[in-house]
Amino acid sequence: MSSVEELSGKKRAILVAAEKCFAAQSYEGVSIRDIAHEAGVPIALIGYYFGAKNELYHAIYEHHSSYIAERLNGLRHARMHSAPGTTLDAIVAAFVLPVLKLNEKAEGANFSRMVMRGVIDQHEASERITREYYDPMAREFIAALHDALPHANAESVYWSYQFALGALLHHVVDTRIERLSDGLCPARQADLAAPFLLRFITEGIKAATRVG
Amino acid sequence: MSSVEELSGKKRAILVAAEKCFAAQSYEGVSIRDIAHEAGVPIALIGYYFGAKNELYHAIYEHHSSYIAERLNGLRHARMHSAPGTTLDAIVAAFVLPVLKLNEKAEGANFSRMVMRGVIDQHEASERITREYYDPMAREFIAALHDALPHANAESVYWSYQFALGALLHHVVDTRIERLSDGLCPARQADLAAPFLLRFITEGIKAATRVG
DNA sequence: CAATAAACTGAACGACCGTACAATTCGGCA
DNA sequence: TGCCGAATTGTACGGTCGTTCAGTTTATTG
Repeated sequence: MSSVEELSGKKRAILVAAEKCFAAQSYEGVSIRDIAHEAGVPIALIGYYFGAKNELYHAIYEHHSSYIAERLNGLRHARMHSAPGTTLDAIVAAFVLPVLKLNEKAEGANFSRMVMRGVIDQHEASERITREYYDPMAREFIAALHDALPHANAESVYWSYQFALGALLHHVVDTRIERLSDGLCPARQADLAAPFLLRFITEGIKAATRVG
Repeated sequence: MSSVEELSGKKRAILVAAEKCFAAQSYEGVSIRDIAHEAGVPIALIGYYFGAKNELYHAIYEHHSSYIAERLNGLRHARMHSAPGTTLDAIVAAFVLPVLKLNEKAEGANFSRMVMRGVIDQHEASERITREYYDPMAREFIAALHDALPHANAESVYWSYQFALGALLHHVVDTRIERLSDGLCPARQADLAAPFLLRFITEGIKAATRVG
């Protein structure tokens, strides 16, 4: 018997293939047959392991839920155990760096794309997933910002969070910059973009929370 | 006869309905029948006016192309005719404000969602549209940033552009902030979010271009 | 070895998809 | 009024979709 973590070969192949397909195209644009072909398994095996299509989709999020929890813990750690005066930097780093690191692996980049789709799509299904998995992290990050910036009014903190998330998510998802910069800015190398993104977000937040 | 701009009632209804549908769900997730139902016209009328499904999709971009051209002109104007020392602010304003203004109307918000999908989807079709309509604007904006920040190295300018676009696009597309802030931050009121977003992006760019 | 459960598979079902087309209605002009 | 092209529509075609299920193979245990 394999646990939830150690999936049998074919079951894992299906999950990875589904991730790849759902990252490249929309939920409706991907067919069970596409996934089966990508995974090299017969069509019916997908239903056998995961049930309906939307259950397979949900299973991908479940497969990454431990990573999400880790990220939340890192955020809490940064919030409490950072040297005074560097709390904001620590919070932003805890928010940004795990995502960049995950994005270096193809599997992580695929998942980021799926998350982005979840934000855009106005299904009940997509919204429910986003609410379930990401609202808690959003609230935690916003609360941390509030603490780190006690002089800022609430409105500016909420906006700052949204802008920061946008910069991060878009960076992870949009690879056009590699083309636009003629290869100068490789989209998938975390250590190259990280210092720029950290500075951008940190100073952006400081400036925005100075407005209100 | 009606010009391209003044569409007959039913043809315009189809275009608006298609925009709404393609904003809420993915290209493949929207059926011709959905659009026909939303527009209140028989199914076959869509093919009569617009041809194949992907031609209808393309027609929506064409319908907004004049707005895109206007935005590019505003960017050029800001680049050349701004008071010394305020060039960066003028550029960012020309990049951000037209989008926020368009987003106030439901039709504009729908279109923004479609643009976001185009960025994510890895179709040849989606990429071609993004390349055709938005790459020119991206290059112009990046060039403008280069001029306004002569001391910055090229790498940091490209990254800054990507982060700025991310903050803007995400703000326009993600309405979760309204829920997370318990209504304190209404997602669709340009004048409320604008000052925060302008400061966030401007200072973010300044900070990021100071890194390299 | 036999037997029983788990893993796996091919084929087929009904539903829905985009599209095409013949038939019909409409609006202006002779 | 009659006519003609544009506008409009109901219908049906071939194809793909997600899902099901009976049947086969494989692994495990007594």
